Amino acid sequence: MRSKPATIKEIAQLLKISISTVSRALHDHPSIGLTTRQKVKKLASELNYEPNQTAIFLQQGRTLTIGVILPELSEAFFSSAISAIEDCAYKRNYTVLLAQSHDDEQKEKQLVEKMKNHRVDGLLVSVSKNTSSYQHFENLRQYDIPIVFFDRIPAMQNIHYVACNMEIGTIDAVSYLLKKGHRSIGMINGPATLSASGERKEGYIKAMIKNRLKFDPSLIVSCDLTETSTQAALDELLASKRKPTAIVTFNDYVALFAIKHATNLKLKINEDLEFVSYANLPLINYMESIPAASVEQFPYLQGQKAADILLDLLAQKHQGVTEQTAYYKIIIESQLVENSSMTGFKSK
Amino acid sequence: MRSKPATIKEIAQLLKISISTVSRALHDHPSIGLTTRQKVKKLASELNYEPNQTAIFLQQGRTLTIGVILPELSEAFFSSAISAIEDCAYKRNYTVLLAQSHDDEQKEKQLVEKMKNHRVDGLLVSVSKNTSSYQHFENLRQYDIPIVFFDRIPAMQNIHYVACNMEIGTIDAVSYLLKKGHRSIGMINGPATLSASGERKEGYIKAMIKNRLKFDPSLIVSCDLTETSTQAALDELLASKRKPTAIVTFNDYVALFAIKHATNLKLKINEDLEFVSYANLPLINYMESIPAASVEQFPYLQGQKAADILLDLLAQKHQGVTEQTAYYKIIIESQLVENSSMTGFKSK
DNA sequence: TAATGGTGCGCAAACGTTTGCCCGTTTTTT
DNA sequence: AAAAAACGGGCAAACGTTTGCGCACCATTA
Repeated sequence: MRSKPATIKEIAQLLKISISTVSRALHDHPSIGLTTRQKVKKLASELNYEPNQTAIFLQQGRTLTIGVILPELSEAFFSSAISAIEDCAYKRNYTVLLAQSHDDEQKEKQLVEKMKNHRVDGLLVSVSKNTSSYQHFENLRQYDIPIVFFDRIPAMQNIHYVACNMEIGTIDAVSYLLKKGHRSIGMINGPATLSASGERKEGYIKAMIKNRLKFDPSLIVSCDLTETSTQAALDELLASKRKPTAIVTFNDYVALFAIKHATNLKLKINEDLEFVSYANLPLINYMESIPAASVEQFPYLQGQKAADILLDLLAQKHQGVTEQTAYYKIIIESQLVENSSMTGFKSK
Repeated sequence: MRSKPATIKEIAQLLKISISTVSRALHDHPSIGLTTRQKVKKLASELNYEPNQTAIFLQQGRTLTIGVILPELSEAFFSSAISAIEDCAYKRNYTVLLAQSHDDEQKEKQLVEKMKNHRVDGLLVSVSKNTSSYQHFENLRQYDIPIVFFDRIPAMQNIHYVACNMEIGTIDAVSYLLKKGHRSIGMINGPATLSASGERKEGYIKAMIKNRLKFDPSLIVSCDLTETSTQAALDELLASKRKPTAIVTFNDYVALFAIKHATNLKLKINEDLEFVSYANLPLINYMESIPAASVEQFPYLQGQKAADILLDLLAQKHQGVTEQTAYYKIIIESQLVENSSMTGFKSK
C-alpha cells in the first residue's frame, strides 16, 4: 500500500486532459467548464490528492513558513511567547519553524543561515544574550526577508520590534508600595548590561520624583540573578542605614531567592518585608509566600503582536507593496498586577 | 540591493560552463577538474551563493524537517520536551516544524494534514487529551511518514513510542514514606480516565504488598486536578479513620494546591503532613514548602529519546531499508528524587 | 455572411536542483 | 602504434506546481 501521494499529473493522465486544466479546475478557475471541474475534483478526492507544498513553494518563491529563533524554549517566558506565535501563524495559515540559540552567538548565526536556506518568508527573533555583532541579521535585508524582534532587541537601526517597557510598571510598583505606607523601598536590580535594568532604575527614580521623595542610591543594589548574588544583595539592603521595608526585585526568580533568604532570616513576608516583582513565572499563582504584586510583561501578548506584525509585513509584500520605510516599534506597557487577583489576568 | 539570491544557473552562465558542472563542483564530485572546481567555488562564495533548499527538497523528496505536534507549548513539561527535540534535530541537521493542538481533536487532525502537505519527513506527536479516533495517524502509514509518539500515547497497534512508567516511581515514593516511618499514606490521584492514574494506583498497591502491609482503598481518593477538587480530596483524606501522615499527589499542581490548603488548616508541611509528588514543574526548586520528594518524569529525556528514534528511523529509510517490522517501545522508568538535592538532577 | 466575442482547454516555460548517461580529449597500457 | 582506460565535462530529464499565452470551437452580433 506504500503508495506515493497522487499528483496533478496522474489525475491529468487518467482523465486524459492537460495538467494545467487539472490545476485550474482544482482552483475553481472560471475558464474551466463545470463538468470537467467536477470530474477533476471527484477523482482528486478519490485519489486522496493533496498538493505537494514543496513544489508550490519552489514555484511561488514563498513557503508560508516563518522562522522563530529564541534563546531557550524551556523558559516560561519564551514558551508562552512561542505558544502565541504558533497560534497566530496557524490562524493565518502559516507554519512555524523553530530553533533555539541557547544564548550562543555562533549558533544564532548558523540558525539564521539555516532559516534563510529553508526559505522562510520571515523571521521572529529574540536575540541571544551575548550576541555582540548583528551582521547576520543585517545580511537578511538584501534578501528581503523581514525580521521582527521581540523582547530582546538588538541595538540596530531600522528594525521592527515589539518590546515591553518596564518603566511605567516600575513607577506603578514603587507608587503602590509608597501608597501602602512604605517609606524606604529597596530595589534588587539586574546587571547594568541589560537594558531592562536601566528601565527599572529609571522607573524607580521617576516614581520617587513624582511622589516628591528624595532618591537614595544606596537603596538600589545589583545582582547577577543567581541565588547567592541575590542573597548578598538582600543582606546589603538589610544592613543599610535606611533598612527598607519593601523591595522591588528584578524578576520572579530573584524575588523567590530573596523571599527564601528573608524567610530564613525569620522575616515575615508581606509583614516585615514586602515584595514586588516582575512576572516571568506563571506559577507564582501556586505559591504561598509570593510578592504582593507583580509587573506583568505579557509574553503571550508580545509573541502575538510580533507575529501579527510579521504576518502583516508578509501580506503587504505579497500584495506587491515594494518598499516600506516605516518601522514598527511597538512598546507594550508593563502593568502592575496585585497578586491576589492575578488569576484573572493570565496573559492568555 | 534587493538582489534575489544567486543560483547555480547564474554561476554557470558567468563561467560559461554547464549547470551540472557547477552542481558537481560544489559537491566535490571527483569528475570535475581542480581548476574549474576552484573557479566555481570562488565565484559561488563571491556571489554569496546558498543552495535553495526548497528546490532540493522537491528534487530529493525529503525536507530534512520533522513535525512536532503537542497539546500545549506553554506547559512546562512540553516546553522542556520540545527543547530537547529541537536540540536533537539540530545536531542531526534537521529542522523542527512546530504546532500545538490545544487538546483539540479537530485541530490535531488538521495539523497532521498540514504537516503531510509540508512534506515533513517524520512526525513526533504527543496526543491530544480528547482524541478518540486515530484515523488521521493511521493515514500517514501509506505515505511512509514515520511517527513516534511520546508521553501521551494513543491506543494503536504497531506504533513507535516513548513513555514514562509511573509504577516504579510510585513504588519508590511510597516505600520512601514508609521508610520514614509513616504508616498511613494517602494518595490524591487523578481521574480514572488517565492511564497515568492507573499506573500510580498500581504502584501504590504494589508498594504496600512489597512491604507486607495491607492496602486500604479509602486512602486513595481521586480529583480532577483543579484546586477545589484537590481541597475536597484532602479534606476527605484528613477526615478518614486512618488519617494519613503523608500523601502522594498526582502531580505538582495538585501538590501545591494541597500544600496551600493544608497550610491554611494550620498543618505543618513535612512535619504534620509530608508530601511526595510527580515532577511536572521545574520551579519547585524555588519554593519554600515543597514536597519532600518527587517522581521525576524526565521530559527532556523523553523528548530526546523520541527525537533520536525518529531520526534513526529516517536515516534507515534514507539508506534504503525498506520495511521494518519492529517497533520501538521505550519505557523510561520514573525515578524518585529527594527534593533537597534536586538541583543536581535537573533533567537537562 | 462575415466579423466579433466568449468559452473551454492545451502548450510550454519557469522555479533551482541533482544525477544518469553520453562524448570528446588526453593519458596510459600492451 | 593501436587499443583501452581515465579524465573532464555537457545534455536533458525529473521533482510537482502555476500561469501567460494561444487556439479551436460555437454562439452571438451587425
